[in-house]
Amino acid sequence: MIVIDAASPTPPYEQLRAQLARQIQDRSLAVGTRLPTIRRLAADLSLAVNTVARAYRELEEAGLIETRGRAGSFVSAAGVQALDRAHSAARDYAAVVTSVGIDPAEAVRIVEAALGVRQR
Amino acid sequence: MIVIDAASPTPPYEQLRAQLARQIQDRSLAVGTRLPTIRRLAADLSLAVNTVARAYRELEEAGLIETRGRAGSFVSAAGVQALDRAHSAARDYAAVVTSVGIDPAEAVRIVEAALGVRQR
DNA sequence: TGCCATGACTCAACATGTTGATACAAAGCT
DNA sequence: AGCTTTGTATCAACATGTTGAGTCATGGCA
Repeated sequence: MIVIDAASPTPPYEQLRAQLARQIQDRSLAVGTRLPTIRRLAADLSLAVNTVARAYRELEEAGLIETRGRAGSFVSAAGVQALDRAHSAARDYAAVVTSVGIDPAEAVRIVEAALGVRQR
Repeated sequence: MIVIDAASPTPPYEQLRAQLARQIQDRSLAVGTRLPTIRRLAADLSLAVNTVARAYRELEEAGLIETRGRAGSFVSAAGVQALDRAHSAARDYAAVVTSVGIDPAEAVRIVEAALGVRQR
């Protein structure tokens, strides 16, 4: 079940991406499952095709899904196990920074720096 | 030495904040050091007062500096040791996610979720 | 080969974030 | 008390990000 809150400050495409990523991570969407087409999902959620397409594109860049052209988009095997370990490591990191009293926003920026991600 | 790249996609206030945070973290700016006034720094860097003020405000929220009204802004003792441990933990996390091949942008979002930070 | 359902692309309207000029409030100093 | 220097708040102009409608390119299939 996916719900988009139009009143939320986080944009719809990101809400959708996050919810799909979560369902993949907790196996609600098993590896190999075919996702709905972007038009179908857009219609169901009353979103623009573009919005759903962007969520799918980002999931593909992250290695969570594969798009096989005409055949549709599928949950990829590669990313799922990696996600588990990343979540576990993230919990460890969160525990450290909260225990030393670092501001969460700053903690995120520190990780961005460590990963070499261009800051927001 | 602080340089602001006006052509960079990361906004000036964030560039400034990041560079000050780094100088505090590597002790170029020792605990107790008085920072330049926002007007002085704004003039030196050819920025608006507001831009420097925002960088200082965020550093204060993060616990890295203290502003003592009329007397100016100073590097705070509290945050610095915490920063060290956070940086160390962030390097650990970065090592894990890169070793399992997670996309850096996704790795950042996973940490945001673990920290309960509202996504971008 | 023609069909047609799939995701990718383009572009204008709109929403949000950022900056810079200006005015304000607080507080130490003489 | 008055002056001066500090950071703070307000607000309009501008830049960037997001959305939605429409069009295009691709490729499997009868």
